[in-house]
Formats: sequence, C-alpha cells, structure tokens
Amino acid sequence: MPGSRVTIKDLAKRMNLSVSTISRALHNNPSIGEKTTREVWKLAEQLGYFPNSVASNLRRRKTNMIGVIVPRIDIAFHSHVISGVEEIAYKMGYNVTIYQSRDSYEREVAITTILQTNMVAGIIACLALETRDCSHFARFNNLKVPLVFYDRVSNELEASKVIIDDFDAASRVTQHLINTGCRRIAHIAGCQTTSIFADRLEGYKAALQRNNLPFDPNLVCCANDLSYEEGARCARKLIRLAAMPDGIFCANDYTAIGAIQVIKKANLKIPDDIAVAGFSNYPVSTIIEPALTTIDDRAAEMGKTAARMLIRQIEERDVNIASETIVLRTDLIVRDSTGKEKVNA
Amino acid sequence: MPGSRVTIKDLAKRMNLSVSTISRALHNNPSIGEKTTREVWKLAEQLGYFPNSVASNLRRRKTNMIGVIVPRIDIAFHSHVISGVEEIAYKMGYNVTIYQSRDSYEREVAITTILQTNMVAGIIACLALETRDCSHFARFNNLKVPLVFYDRVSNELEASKVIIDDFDAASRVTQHLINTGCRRIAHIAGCQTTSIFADRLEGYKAALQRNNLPFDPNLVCCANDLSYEEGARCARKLIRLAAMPDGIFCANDYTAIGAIQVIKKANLKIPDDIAVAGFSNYPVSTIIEPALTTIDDRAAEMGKTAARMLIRQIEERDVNIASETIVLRTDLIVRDSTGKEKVNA
DNA sequence: TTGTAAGCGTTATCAC
DNA sequence: GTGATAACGCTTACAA
Repeated sequence: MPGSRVTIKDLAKRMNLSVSTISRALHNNPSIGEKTTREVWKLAEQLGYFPNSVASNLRRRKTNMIGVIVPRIDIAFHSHVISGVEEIAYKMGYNVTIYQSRDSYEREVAITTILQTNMVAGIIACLALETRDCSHFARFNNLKVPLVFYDRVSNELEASKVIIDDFDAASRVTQHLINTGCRRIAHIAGCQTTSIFADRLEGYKAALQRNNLPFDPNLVCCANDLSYEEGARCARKLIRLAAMPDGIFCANDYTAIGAIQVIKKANLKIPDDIAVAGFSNYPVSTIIEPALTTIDDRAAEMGKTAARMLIRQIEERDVNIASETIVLRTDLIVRDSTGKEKVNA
Repeated sequence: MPGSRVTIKDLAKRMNLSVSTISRALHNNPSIGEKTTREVWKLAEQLGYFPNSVASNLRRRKTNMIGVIVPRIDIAFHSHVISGVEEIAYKMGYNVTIYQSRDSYEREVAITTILQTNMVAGIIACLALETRDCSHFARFNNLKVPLVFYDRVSNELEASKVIIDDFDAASRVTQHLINTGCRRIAHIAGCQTTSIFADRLEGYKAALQRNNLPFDPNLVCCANDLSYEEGARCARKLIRLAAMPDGIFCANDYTAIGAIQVIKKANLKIPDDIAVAGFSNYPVSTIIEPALTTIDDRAAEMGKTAARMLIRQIEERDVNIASETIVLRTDLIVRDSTGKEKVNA
C-alpha cells in the first residue's frame, strides 16, 4: 500500500532533529526532553503521521501477529474460539490472522508455510481431521515460534495445549443417562482417529463398565463428518435395531439434533422412549425441542486461554517455558432431552 | 520472531553470487540462467530458506493483508462472511486479519488506526451498530487503500458496497404473509438508525400499502440488539394487544425464534393463529419448530463477492476504479412457520 | 538530552 | 546474465 505518506524522517527534517530523537520521542523515551517530546507528538498529529509497523517489525525482527488455523470459521465452536482469541489479542496489542484448513492436511501444511514467511509471533491451531502427521509444525519449534493447540491436538509434538477432558465429560454424560434410568445406551461417535472422539467413546465405555452395563458394539455408530445428516443416518440405524436403545449419547450437538429429528418423526417420545444427549452446547441446543442435554465445551474460554498462554510464551520466549497443557473444566447442562435423575441412582 | 534464520544473503555467499541474482532466481526471473536458477532453488531448499515477507513488504511498500472488521465473529452471519472472504483471499494469495468492533464506535475507530499502521492492502468492513459518523474511514480514501463495506454500509462515504436489497426482500416476505391470508401483520424491527433495518421496515410498509392494508404503528416493535430475548419481549407485547396480529415479520431470525417460543408458550398455533417470518436463514431456522420462513441473506456469497471486489481494486489501484455497489439477489425460503399461499392472492 | 550510523531482508535501478 | 548499490521506514548501540 502507498505507505503512511509521512515518516519520522519528515518529522525530523521539519523540526531540525535527528530521526532517532523523533523515534524516541514517539515512544515516550524518558531520555528525551518533555518539551521536545510534546512538540514531536504535536507535529506528528498535525502532519497525520502514522507509524509503519512493517518497518518496525522488520527492524525488531518480530511481529505482533498471531496466526490462527481453524478447520472452518463458520462452525460455531471455532468462531467462538476465534472470538475469544481476538478479544485477548486485541487487549494485548496483537493482531489475529486467520486461515481455514477446511480439514485438509495439504492445506494445513501450506498454511504453516505462509505463517512462517509472514513471521507470525505465535500460532494457535486446531488440527484438520485429515491430519495424522504433524511434522509440518515442527519447524516452529526450531524457529522458537510458540505454538498452542486447542481441541484437536497432537501428542507426537512438543507443544502447549488447551483441551477439555473429553473422557471425563463423556463419562459424566453417560452416567447422567444411566442415572435417569437408561440401560441400553447407544453412542453416535466421531472419527476414531481423532483423539477427542476416541476419548469420548472411551469415557462412554468406562461409564457403562462402572455401572456393570454391557458394552454392545452394535450400539456404536460412527458419524464421520458429525453433521446433522450423519446423526440422522445413525439414528435411523439405531431405532431399527431389534433391541432399540433407550438412550443415545452423541459426540456432538449436530448429530444429536439430527437424531432427535429422526426419533420424533418415528413417533418415539424423547426422553421417555429414547433419551438423547449431545456434546458442545451449541446455541441450537436450546432451540431444538426438546432442548438438548449436552456438555458445555466452553469455546470462547478455550480461545481466551489459548491466546493468554500463547502471548505469555511469546513475551517470555527467552525464558524458554516448557510447553504446558491446560484442561478446562466442562459443565453438564441438563435439559429436556434426558429424564430426571433417580434419587437412588 | 527470530526471523527466517537463512536469508538470500547467506545463499549469495554460499554460491558466490550477488544477492540480486539470488533474489531474481527465486522469483524465476527469466534473465537468470536456467542452471543458476535451478541451483539457487536447490540450495534454498537444502538450507531451509524461507522468504521474509515483512522485508519484502517494506521494500515493495505493500502487503498482502486484507483487514476485516466485523461486529462479532461468533454471529453466524459474520462468520459465514469471513469464511467466504478467507476462501477467496487464500486462493489469490492474500492473508486475512480480523477485528471485532463489538458494535462499538470507539473500538471501530481504534481498529482503523491499527489497520493503517499495519499497512493493509485493503479493508472489508461491516459498520458497528453504534457508528453514525464514518470519517474514520475517510483516511483510507486518501491513502488509496480500497475499502469495501458489506451489509451495514455507509452512504456518506465514497466506497464500494456489497449488500442485499433489504427493501425488496422485506417487501417480498410481507407479501408472502399477505398471500397466505394474513391481514394484521406486525413487524419486529431493528434499530432504525441502521439503514438495512430502516429499509426492512419500509419494505414491509410498502407491501402493506400495495395491498391496501393499513399501517398500524402499534404493530411495529423495536428489538434493539436483535436477540432472542428482545424478540421474545416484542412478541409478548404483540400478543397482548387487543387486536392481536395474525402474522409477524421479524427483522432477523433470532428475534423470530424468540417470538416463536413465546407464541408457542401462549398456546397459540403457528402459522394458524400467528404466522412468523424471519430474515437471514440462519442454520437454526430449520431446527426451530415450526421451521422458519425466512430470507436467505447469502452470507458466504457476500464475503466472496466483497473479497473479489476488494482484490480487484487492490490490483488495479492505478486504474482508479470508481467505487461500485453490488446488490445480491436474495431468496425467500418458505417453511412451516407461515401458511400456504392462496392461489388467487 | 540529542546525534551518528548501522542494519533488519528484500527489491529495484543502474551498470557492465 | 550478473553485480553493486541504494533504498523501504524504523530501532538502537555508541558517541558526543
């Protein structure tokens, strides 16, 4: 762009001062006389001076840019995370630049290259569904560019993480279903190569076991892209079973809503015939009828936490902080799609 | 950040060539011998060279950064717009940096300053609800930084715009309600200082007039922040009226959903007692029962269009394109919250 | 308290 | 085809 027309050089000439004095004055460097400082600011104002952060970044060999890689921006969870990241970044004087991997491995790799050439100060990322190998992120370790993963994280890589305890949350939802009297609980699962979905399945299994309920593989149905449609497809399959489930724990809210719609169309009562629970507490979960029991995954909180962690690591880079993992507390939100818990459960 | 460790200078030394040759080779400049070019690329690869776009930007006096200002990222409409912008930008080699005004004028002004110091190549913005005066955007005209507004635009400023025809869309929804037999149609309106909401009100009025239906100010209720809650509040007010409306056209889907919930709780039938129509076609509009009749505002399309327009203006800046306005076609999506149109209507 | 000068990594303008 | 050199606008030792 046709740069900030007026530069510190111009100010220097006008005031018969050196550029260094101007630079210092504009940074309110105490070594510069109060009067000079005031006058520099005044002239800068008058001439409409604006600092050129590109030049400053080059000289300081650092930017204030945080790169964020999300699978898709238009998914509620991620847009809430980004919103949280932006809020903290804005307060701390960082800019946020956004890329969508669209769950493609190839694109994710390309994005990491772009981020590197752009000299981002740090990176916040949620892995693409397709991603198995994370070596494209390794370069940032060498470059000492801090990296914080959220939600879908890599275990093979030394990096900080912000996650929720998917195992625990899933186990609590399942326990809740059991407490309301469900005895044949199905699970609409996510892609098992992604750890959060594997954890949700394991949490579900653990709750069953804890309550001496058998685990029946026929009651687990995989909804690959976790869409309404896949949820509906799984639900259709489940209600056709000879021994129909009396509860379904879904790996996310979209599949849960798809399932609810199918179940209602089949003239089955929710939660009396089949109880349904979701995962994420998307805004729609209060709109569907019956309102959906779910886990609040605290998306905005996740974004804020990731941003705070990242910025701390950026600013204390020399201190060489070990990477850390923060596990956010989740809340079970009980609504009408599941029954009342029995007192003696 | 601790820059790309190896620079073209390093490559130059290693190969006993000048930096200019290296630079040219890396840009596949035809004036450089094929063999040299190949070898430069090979060495660059070997040493893990990455271009430093900050330096390049400074030297070329332009960036590839598109600044986007949205009221809130976590509102479905805006996250879809951003998604569209990112998609086009990515393809065209631009980066997207995002800021939330949170509908605050003050914050919007501050963001424009940040964008200027960051030397963005162009800007896409949706005005904050609070914003009356747009002079903070004027600076970009002087700096020749292209500016494209979407959805909530300014008329006082010379800038390109991507909008939908709110007047027309509102008038079509209202006509649809009339065609289904509604005769006392209420409107849950948005803040009237914002032109899109004023236009929606006018479109509603025009449809009434066209059909010789009286306009009753008591049937217009203003939902300031256009939330579920405000929609519910307005609906409660409307159904308490002595002469209750038989249809409600809401300025967005959130208020429509709030209204539907209130109406259902009051044991009124939708659409038989009161028909409800919204505006935006948010994903939730298919989840609510009855599914919501609404206008598809084509958010992602808006983002893509804005990005294409902006990039064209960036790349043809010298040509000095006059600012242009694109009006996107909207679709009326008829669902179950409104009745069937009478054939003879 | 202020000035001098070097340099961040790249690109562009000459010249050869 | 390739090289020297000067910018781009700013920061920061080091001097004075």
